Amino acid sequence: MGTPQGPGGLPLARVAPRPVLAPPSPRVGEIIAVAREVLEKEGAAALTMRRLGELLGIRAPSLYKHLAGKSQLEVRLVDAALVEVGDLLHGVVDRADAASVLGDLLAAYRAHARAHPNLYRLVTSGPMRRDQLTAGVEDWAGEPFYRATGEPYLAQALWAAAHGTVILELDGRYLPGSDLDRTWAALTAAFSRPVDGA
Amino acid sequence: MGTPQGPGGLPLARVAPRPVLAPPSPRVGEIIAVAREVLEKEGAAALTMRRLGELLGIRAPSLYKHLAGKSQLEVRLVDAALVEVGDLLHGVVDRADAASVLGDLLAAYRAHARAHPNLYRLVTSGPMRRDQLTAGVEDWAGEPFYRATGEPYLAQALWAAAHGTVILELDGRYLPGSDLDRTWAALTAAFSRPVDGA
DNA sequence: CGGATTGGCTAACACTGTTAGCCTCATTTC
DNA sequence: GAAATGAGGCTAACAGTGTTAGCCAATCCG
Repeated sequence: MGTPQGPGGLPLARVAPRPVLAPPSPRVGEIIAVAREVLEKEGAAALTMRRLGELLGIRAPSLYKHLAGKSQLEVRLVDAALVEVGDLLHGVVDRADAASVLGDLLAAYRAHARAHPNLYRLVTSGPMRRDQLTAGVEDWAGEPFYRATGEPYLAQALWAAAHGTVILELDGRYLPGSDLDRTWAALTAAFSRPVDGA
Repeated sequence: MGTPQGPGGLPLARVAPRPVLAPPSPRVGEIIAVAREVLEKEGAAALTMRRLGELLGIRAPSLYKHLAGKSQLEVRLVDAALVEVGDLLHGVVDRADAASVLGDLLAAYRAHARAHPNLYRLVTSGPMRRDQLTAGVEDWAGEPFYRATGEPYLAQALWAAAHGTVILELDGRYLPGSDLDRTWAALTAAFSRPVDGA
């Protein structure tokens, strides 16, 4: 009974297809893997071309034999991260029922961001170069919010609210001493009752 | 009238005092003013020490006779911006009544961020150096959300949701063709009915 | 008058992403 | 087998960043 879809009964079924990323060459795959490790373990400031070269045993300029530049490397990381988070959230929605789907989704979103804070920041901060992203990857990552709400703009608002709540948490922007579980509970409650205005 | 506070009737009265920023020396005030202009009109990437010096008629190293560094300059900008947005939002709440306060607050927050996107990003992105900020400035800027909701954690969730919704708008992260007025309407609606769970 | 302080300057350092040009080695092609 | 080609490394260098050190003129104050 994974995904019931009774009249008005969420969660909805999947619609967006899971995107397939263009498989990188072995060396490029290696570079991306190292880049992700550096980003996650050492932070965004450590993600430099020279640091990557160091870990790969080559000099920074040699990286340009494989990649057009640092921004392209970042796009690859974002691409993969969006597919991953989409997989995670779709799985959560698959396993949830109407009563708990919204809370489960928000909890999973928060947990994922806290487990990969630097990757999360890379994915969500700054303007997005859509043309460089693999097609459909944003739809894939965002659809779980639609499946959980049943209305596109409510889904967008929920995603945005979740993002705001978690990015402020990652950056330590709440007043010291705040019990963030209660903040998340308040957010969940706000979106948990039927909303007419759309 | 201005701020009724009947039992359960929002908006609440002000509590946090309006912070007073330490007045900078004339030259420092000039630097801050130029910095803000560069940031707002030319973007964060143009906010460099050399660019500031250029506009002030001096060389970059001379700026260090007045400021400890770029990050301190940024803190000054954030300080002033937080007081400003606090003034704005408190004024909105002052003028609103219980029925419309939430919508008015969110609309004002959104409008202000869109009018000063680069300043908004500076204020809200990255970790905050609380020790450098003027005391009480965060409380001042955040209190309108408490006045509009009457519950601290709901206020935090509302602020976080507003931030998420507007920062994604500024960075153009919504799917192309989205009617963001509807997204904001959905957000407003979600927070507009009484919430028990806290 | 004589220090002391203020506020400018140049030179330089360490770091960033990135380009140009060279060279070696493996592979493919005649 | 020889020759050409391309992949993938290298060093040197450039323009840009924040920042420090050290020098120097002017101004202020006792």
